[in-house]
Amino acid sequence: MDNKKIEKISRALSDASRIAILQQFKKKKDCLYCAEVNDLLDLTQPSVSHHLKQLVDADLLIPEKEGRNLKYVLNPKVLDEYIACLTDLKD
Amino acid sequence: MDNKKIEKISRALSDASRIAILQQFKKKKDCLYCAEVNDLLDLTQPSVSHHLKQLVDADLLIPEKEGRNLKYVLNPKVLDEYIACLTDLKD
DNA sequence: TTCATAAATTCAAATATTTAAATGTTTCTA
DNA sequence: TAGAAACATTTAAATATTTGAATTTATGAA
Repeated sequence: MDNKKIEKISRALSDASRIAILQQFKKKKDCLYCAEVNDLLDLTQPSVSHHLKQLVDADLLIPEKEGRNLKYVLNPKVLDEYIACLTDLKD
Repeated sequence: MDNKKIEKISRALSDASRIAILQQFKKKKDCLYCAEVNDLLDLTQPSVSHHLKQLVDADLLIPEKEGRNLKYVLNPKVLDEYIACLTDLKD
């Protein structure tokens, strides 16, 4: 994982709303629908869409179309790679 | 570690210069002087000072005064706590 | 086909971040 | 004590991010 990628993931994680979104996955087991995020957090729909996009762009979430709905699943692989880079920083 | 702290650390890590600074610790073994950062990276002195401040504010670096110089050491404890939070996100 | 719903995009305003120049503070040394 | 060196702070400009309102696109249902 190169520095650009580390930077992008870190930035994706550097916002209270996005951290809250990721934490919802623990409660909802694996996947989350766009509309659910809307209900669970006090954010407008465009704002949710914007935050989800950043998480997807950082590859932390994988979007899956389900007809009219959009389901997101967590990408543990990228999270693991990111964690490995951070671990590596500690000598 | 609360969400505010996760946000702060993530933000500290979301900049190319600051990632580069942290990576210098691997080469320099444990500690780094302010002036060294200045030489190693192509940044002005106020810019280095600003970036180091953010890393210190996030507790990723611990500053230690040595007379006229300022020595920074990596704080592996906070990094570990941060990593633990990220690991926890993966269910 | 038409309407309703889910989500993305566009746009503008508010706010935050990055950067360097100028200046200030602290501490070592002559 | 005076000057120099190391680092911090202030300020301003450029840029990026966040947010919501309005609009658009895409899909499912009647």
